Amino acid sequence: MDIAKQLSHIPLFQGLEPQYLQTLARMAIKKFFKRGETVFAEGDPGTGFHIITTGRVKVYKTSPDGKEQILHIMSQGEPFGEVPVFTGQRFPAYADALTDTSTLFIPRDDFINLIRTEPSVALSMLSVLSQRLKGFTVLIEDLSLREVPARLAAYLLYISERNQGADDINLDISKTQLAGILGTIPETLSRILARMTKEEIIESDDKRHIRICDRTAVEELAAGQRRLA
Amino acid sequence: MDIAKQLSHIPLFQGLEPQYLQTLARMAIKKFFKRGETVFAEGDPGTGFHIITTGRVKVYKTSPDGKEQILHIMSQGEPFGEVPVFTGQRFPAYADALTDTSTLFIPRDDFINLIRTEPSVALSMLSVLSQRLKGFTVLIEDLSLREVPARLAAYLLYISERNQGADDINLDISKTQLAGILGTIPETLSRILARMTKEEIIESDDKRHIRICDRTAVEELAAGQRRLA
DNA sequence: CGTGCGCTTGACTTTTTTCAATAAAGGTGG
DNA sequence: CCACCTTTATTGAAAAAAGTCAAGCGCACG
Repeated sequence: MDIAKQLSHIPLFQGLEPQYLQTLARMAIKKFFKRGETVFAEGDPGTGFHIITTGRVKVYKTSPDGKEQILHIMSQGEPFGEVPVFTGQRFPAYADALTDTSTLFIPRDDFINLIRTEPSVALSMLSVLSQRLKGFTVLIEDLSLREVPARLAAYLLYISERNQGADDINLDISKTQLAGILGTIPETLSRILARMTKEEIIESDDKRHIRICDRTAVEELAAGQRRLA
Repeated sequence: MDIAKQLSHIPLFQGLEPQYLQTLARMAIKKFFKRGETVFAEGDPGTGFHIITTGRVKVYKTSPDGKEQILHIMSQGEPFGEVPVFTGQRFPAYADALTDTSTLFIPRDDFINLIRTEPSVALSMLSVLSQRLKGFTVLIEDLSLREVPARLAAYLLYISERNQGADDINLDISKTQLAGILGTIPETLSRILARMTKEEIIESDDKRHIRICDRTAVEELAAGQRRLA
């Protein structure tokens, strides 16, 4: 069956026996969201979670005056919105589709029943949540203990690493959204990019492309051992 | 058996059948840490997690220049250090005993085996981790989107609520540690407490005691609808 | 071909931190 | 019980980091 096949490629369900994939496939509900559409809002009750089949979703918080802190950008194969499944409470953040997005929606009760019969699913989910906790500790550390240039530098290295250490970095998000990830605003990000460019640490010609020119300098910035003029 | 009885009072294991409590009791190892002692350091490999039987532990990150961001302060009955159990990676933060502390240490492999045979333990742990994720989203929101006075006000309300809405608040931590929780430094916290006192929103006479005088003002501060002069 | 959104830059303000000095509190050992 | 010493808290003045407001540019999209 089509859905079962899709599910079999999802890391969360790696190694799951075919019979359980079938069970999951029967409980999954296909959903579709247009670019910019809300998947869920903070405070909504959560009756299940989503797994992205195509597209991208940003999970974020906002302040009254409109500043945005992005918590995650989720891509194909990634689950999101699981927290209320296990707490029984409401969504702690917003989620919007960044592009046209298809998801499989797994209803809460069905999923919990699956866990009861198949503990390996529980272990996978525990791993996912633990990874996410680890990710949040890094974000908290960034926001609290490091300045924006260091956060940006660390982000560039992270993206570079994800691309086998390439110097050319393709942010596949707008700089406004990058600011939202780094916990700052577009103006500040723009200024810091300009300073890094002037010091020949990076080149930032094109809109969504940055090139690392002086990797050592970027690493020192990320480690807080160097500061911009 | 003594340990099984202790375990039966821990929220994580509520409703667990006696036979599994016995299993847990057999795998648990009693540990003791003196005030100020390190329980684990960031980067240490994690071979299991702790449950506090007596005492308190702070889990935190530090910056090269010594600033500290507290992630949690854990008390009796609370588990901590579980992330590496499920990610297989290293501890993402430090943990120090704030007071003399006894814990039960649950080895990773034993616990994972228990989960395989008893999924309700998995569901409890999923709930704990989800709660913690939710808590982190609040901290991230605070650090990124709110100023220190708003964070402090929200913290006071949170503690007050935890004490049945009492106006008298007993921080049972030092103000330096409170600053670490709020993501600031003692000087800044001290100044903000002084400003709030001058505006008669709180009284902050004693060392670890704060009294809410004008609850409405505190609520408005927390909501960002009011600012200090 | 315009309109709008994303991005940049400048000038200014606010918030927070840094550095330094002092005061008060708490625990320890004589 | 007191003196001492370390830790904790407070306050001032100055600096730095980041945010606000406003203006302008350019590219994309309708």
